[in-house]
Amino acid sequence: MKAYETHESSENYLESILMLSMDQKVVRSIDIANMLGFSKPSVSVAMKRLREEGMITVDDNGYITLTEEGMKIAKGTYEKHIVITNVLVDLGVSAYTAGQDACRIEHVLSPETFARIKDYYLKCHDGVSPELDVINNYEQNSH
Amino acid sequence: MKAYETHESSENYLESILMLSMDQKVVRSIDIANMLGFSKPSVSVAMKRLREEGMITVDDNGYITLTEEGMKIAKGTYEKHIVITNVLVDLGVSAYTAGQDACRIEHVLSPETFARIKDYYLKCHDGVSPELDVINNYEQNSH
DNA sequence: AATAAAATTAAGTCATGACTAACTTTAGTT
DNA sequence: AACTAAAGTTAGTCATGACTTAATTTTATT
Repeated sequence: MKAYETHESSENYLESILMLSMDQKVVRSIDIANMLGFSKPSVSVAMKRLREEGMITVDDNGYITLTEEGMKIAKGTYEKHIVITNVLVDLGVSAYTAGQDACRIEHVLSPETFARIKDYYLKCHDGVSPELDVINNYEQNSH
Repeated sequence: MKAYETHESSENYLESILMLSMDQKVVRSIDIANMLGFSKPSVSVAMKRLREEGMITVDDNGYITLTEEGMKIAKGTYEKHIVITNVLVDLGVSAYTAGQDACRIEHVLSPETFARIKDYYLKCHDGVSPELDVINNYEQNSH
């Protein structure tokens, strides 16, 4: 009964990097630490791992960029977050709780299950989702 | 972003005890070990903890009985399992995957979110669910 | 009494994932 | 050039959860 993907925290870090990069020109370790409320060393170590895994690149200024692979995971996680949150809100869950629960659920879903949940979500919204469009159309460095 | 309830494994053990007690006269540690594929010591230690937490009692024969509190949690977890599995199947997820995912999801839902999911499930089935009835009507020692 | 089955204890391993303390590096300021 | 502040890194620690093996003990069965 192991979680579907290992390193839940990596997904969260990547998701955070994506979110930050969507509303700032550059993303540094310290920004992530501030966002998540973690210490600098925690983030530093996490970034080192993500670098080694080829999920991000870090330039001489400490500016973090998602690689293609990292972006894929970040967008995937963020998409799950949005979809699950919205579905739960549609079911009558309060926005706050929906967001909290989505944070946990998003890491334990099989691709198949998420695909079906997404189908349901899109069906309920006539295939229209500005929120997902924002994610899908986003490209880094296009500020 | 901590899981909603600590000791996910405890919930699984309690759920297993309930399932076993529903189709056997008595439940022993070894039955649980066989069911879950864990070693005897793992189960032994887990049972010790559940005993200390007041979730189960163990008689001189090593027969395990859920306390009121333990039964509450076991039924709650099992109910979540059933509801989530069914909802996912309704969404088009294969039975196998639905069951697998339910195992993970059932441990991370807030009460509020589960309540809304259950509402949805019952609504979709006109309030009729033989599977939930079985759980709700079950009493230990009524074999 | 002998054997087999069940349970327990003790000790160890592993994975995740955070923390503090101390240090280095870099950049901006005076 | 020297200082300071901000950012990043290294190394070591801690906590939790949850499983394992090895060895022993207890219990049951014949």
